[in-house]
Amino acid sequence: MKYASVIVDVPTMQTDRTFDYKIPEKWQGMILQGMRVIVPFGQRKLQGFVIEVKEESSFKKLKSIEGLQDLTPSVTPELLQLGSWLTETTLCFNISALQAMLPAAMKAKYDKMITLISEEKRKELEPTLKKYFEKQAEIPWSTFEDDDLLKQIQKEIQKGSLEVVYRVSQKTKQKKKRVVQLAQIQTDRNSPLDLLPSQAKKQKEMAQFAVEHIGSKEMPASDFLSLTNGSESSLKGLIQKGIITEKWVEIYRDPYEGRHFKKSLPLPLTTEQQQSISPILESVENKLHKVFLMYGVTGSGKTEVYLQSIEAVLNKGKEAIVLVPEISLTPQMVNRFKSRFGSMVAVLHSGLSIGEKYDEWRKIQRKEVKLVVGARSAIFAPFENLGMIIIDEEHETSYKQEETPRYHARDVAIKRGDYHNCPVVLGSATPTLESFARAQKGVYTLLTLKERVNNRAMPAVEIIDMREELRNGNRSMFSETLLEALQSRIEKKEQTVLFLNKRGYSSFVMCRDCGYVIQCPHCDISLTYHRFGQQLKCHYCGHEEIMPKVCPECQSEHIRYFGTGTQKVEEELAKVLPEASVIRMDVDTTSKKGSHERLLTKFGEGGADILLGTQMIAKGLDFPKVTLVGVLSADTMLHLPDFRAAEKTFQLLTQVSGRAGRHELPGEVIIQSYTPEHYSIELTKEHHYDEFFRQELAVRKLHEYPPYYYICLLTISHPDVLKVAIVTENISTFLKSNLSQQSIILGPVTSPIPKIKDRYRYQCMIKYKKEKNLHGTLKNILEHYQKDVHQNSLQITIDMNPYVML
DNA sequence: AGCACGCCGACT
DNA sequence: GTCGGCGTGCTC
Repeated sequence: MKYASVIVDVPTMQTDRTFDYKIPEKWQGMILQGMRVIVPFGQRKLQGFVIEVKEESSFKKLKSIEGLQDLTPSVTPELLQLGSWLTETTLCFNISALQAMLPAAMKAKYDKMITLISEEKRKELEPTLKKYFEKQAEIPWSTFEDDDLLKQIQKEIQKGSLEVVYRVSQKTKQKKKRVVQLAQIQTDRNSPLDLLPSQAKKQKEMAQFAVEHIGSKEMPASDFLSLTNGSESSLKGLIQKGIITEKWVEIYRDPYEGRHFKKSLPLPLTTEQQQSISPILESVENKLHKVFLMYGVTGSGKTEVYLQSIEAVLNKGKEAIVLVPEISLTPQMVNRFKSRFGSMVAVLHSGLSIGEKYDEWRKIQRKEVKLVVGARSAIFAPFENLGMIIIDEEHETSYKQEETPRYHARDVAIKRGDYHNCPVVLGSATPTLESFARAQKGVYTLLTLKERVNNRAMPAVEIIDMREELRNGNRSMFSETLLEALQSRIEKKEQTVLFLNKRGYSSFVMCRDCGYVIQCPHCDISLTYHRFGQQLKCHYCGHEEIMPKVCPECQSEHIRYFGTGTQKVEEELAKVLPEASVIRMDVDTTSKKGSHERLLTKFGEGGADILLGTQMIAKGLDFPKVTLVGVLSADTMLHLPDFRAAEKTFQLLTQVSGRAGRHELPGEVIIQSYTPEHYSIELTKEHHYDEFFRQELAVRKLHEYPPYYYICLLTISHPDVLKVAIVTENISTFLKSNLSQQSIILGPVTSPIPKIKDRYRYQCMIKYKKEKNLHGTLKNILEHYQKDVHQNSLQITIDMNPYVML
C-alpha cells in the first residue's frame, strides 16, 4: 500500500500542512508527486496537490484519494520546492504558493449539488420538489435559497431519496477539434466506394474526395464538410460504415494565429555588446549560476544581447524565460522574439484569455516550446532544463505581486537560477538602487552598455519651470516652449508623444465655494470623475455615484472637477492646436481587447500627430517619426508617501525620454515641472544615472531605507478603529520586544489610505539588516491573532518587501 | 473555508 | 421537553 501527502485547497492556517491519503490499488504507481487529485476532506471534496508519495503513514483512519485531475504532474519537483520556499519567505499558505504557479484555468471549481438517489425515488418526492427534479436528477444547491424548500430537502435526505454531493471540476477545459481520416482497414483492392450502396450518391462523392485528398492524413471535420459540401448525416453514414474515422484532438487557442513573423537574423554586435555577452555565455557554458546586471542606456541594444544569449542557450538544448513588464509586452516586443525563434516561443500576458494562457502553459509543460516571453507569473514556467532567465526592465514595479503570495519575480528568478545552475540577467537603463548597489558590491556582475547602437545621440532634454510660466501669465497646461515645439512637429509632419503622469493625481471633484471634496463613503479617498456617464468612482472599492449638480455641503453650483485627466488634455489640445490629430491612450480607450494594439499601429502608420497617454505609453514603443516627447507634469509622483518616489520619478522620466529620436531624426524631450530643481528631475537632463544613484543612495542611508535596510510592512485592518489601533499597538510592542536592537520598528500609524471598504487601516513598518528571528516572530503574531482573524474579520497582511506603501 | 458538534434561550 | 441560535474545533 502506498500513501500520498496532500496539500488541500483550503487557504487557512489550520490546514496549511499536508494530509495523508491512501492511494487506491488501481492508481498505484500512477499517482505521482506534483499531481492534482481530488480528495475527501470532511464532508466535502477538494482539489489537492500530491506533495509526496510514501510507503507508510502514521495516521490511523486514512481516507482514499477519490479522483485524478492530472495524468502528468502539474508541478515539477523543483516548483514544489519553490512553493515551500515562497511559503516561507512571503509568509503565505502553501496552497496559495502552488496556485500562483499554475494558470488560473487549473484552479478548481466547486459545485455543491442535490441529486436524486435513484429513478424510483422520483415518484416518492414531495410535489413541491418533484417539479424541480422532473427533467434533471441533479440541481445546484444554490437554487434552493428558500428555507422551506431546504427543510423539505432535508426530509428527503433523511428518507433516502436525495443526497448532497460535492463535485470538483476545472475552470477551463482543453479545446478539442474533430478531425476525420480514411479508416485504416481499407486495402488497395477494396476501394471504399465499393462498400457504398449505389443510391448513396453524396456519401460516394465524399468518400472519393477522402481517398484522393485525405488518405491517412487528418483533416478537420469542418473543412471536410465544407470542401465536399457534405452534410453531417452523410458523414455519420460514412463513419458508421467504417469508411471514415473521426476523433477529437486537443488544439491550442493561438492568440497569434494567422500572424506572420518575418524571420530575423542575429545582428552584428558592437564592441560593448560583445563585452557584455561573453561573460553571460561563459556562465551558460560552465553551468554557473551568476546574476548579471546589464546596465544599458535606452537604445544600447540590450534586446539583441538577450536574443543572442538565448540562441546560445537553445543551441545547447536548454530552455529560457524572458520576463517583460506587463505594460511593455507589446506586439512590437513579442515580434522581436517570435521573429528570431518562431514557434519555439510561448507568450504569457494578461491580455490572453484564461483558455489561451492555459494553452500556452500546456505548450511549455509538454516541452513544445523552448522559450517563454511573459509577464511576472511566467517566472513559474514549468521548464525542467532551464539555461537562462532574463528580466528586462528590472526596475519595473510590476514584477512585485501585490497580492498573496507577495513575491518579487526577481527573487524567484534568482532562486530558480540557483537550482538550475544558470545565469540570471537583469537588464535596465535605470536599475533599482538595490540591484545597482549589489552590482557595486560584486554580488551581481555588472555589465555596462554606455553607447547607443549606431552612436545615435541621446535626445536633448529641456526642463521647463512651470512656476515661471505661471508668473509670466501662462495658465494653461502647456508651456510656451512645449507649444512651439508641438507646432513645429506638426509643420514638419513629425510625431509627438505626450505623456501625462497620472499616478496620484486623478481628477477629483471640489466645490469652489466651500472647498468640499467629494469622498467615497467607504474609503478615505476622494472619488474620481469619469466623464463617461457623469460618474464619480472610487478606485479602491468600486463605489459609484452620479456627479452632483450642487455641492452637497453648501448647495453651491460651483462644483467642478479638478486635476488633469487625459480627456482634459485632449480638450485643451483641441483648443490650442485645432489642426493636430490626437490619439488618446488610457484605460478608457484601451479597455477593449486589442484596442491597445490597434491604436499603436495606427500611430505607427502615421495616423496622428500626437500620441497622448499615461504610464502605458512610457515603455517599449519605438516609432521612427517620433522626434518630440513631452512630459506634462513630471512631479506628480514625487510627493507620494513612498520612499521610492524619487527613484520612480527618475526612472519614468528617463524611460519616457528614451521614446524620442530612436532613428535617423534627432529627438527632443521637454519636461514640465513645478520642482525642476529636484535631483530626480534635474539629473534626467544629462541622463545622469550614476549621479542620481549616488545622491539617492545618500538619502536612503540617511533615512534608513533599502538598500541599507530591508523593509517589512504590516497592515492591520478592521471595521472598528479602536480595535485596529489596539491590535497594531500590541503588535508593535511585541515586535519591539522580540526583535534585535538594531532593527527599527515604526508605528503604529494610520495607513496612507486610512480606510478602504469600511475597514480602518493601520500599519507598522520594520526596518532591519539582519534579523534571524523575524519570520518566527511574524508567524507568532499571525498565530496569536488567528482567532480574531477568523471570527472578528481582523486582517493582517505582511509584505516582506513592499513596493506600494499604501 | 465549510461543516458538525454541542451547549444555552424561546417556543410547541 | 424540543427547535434552533451561534461559538468551537476539526478536517487525513
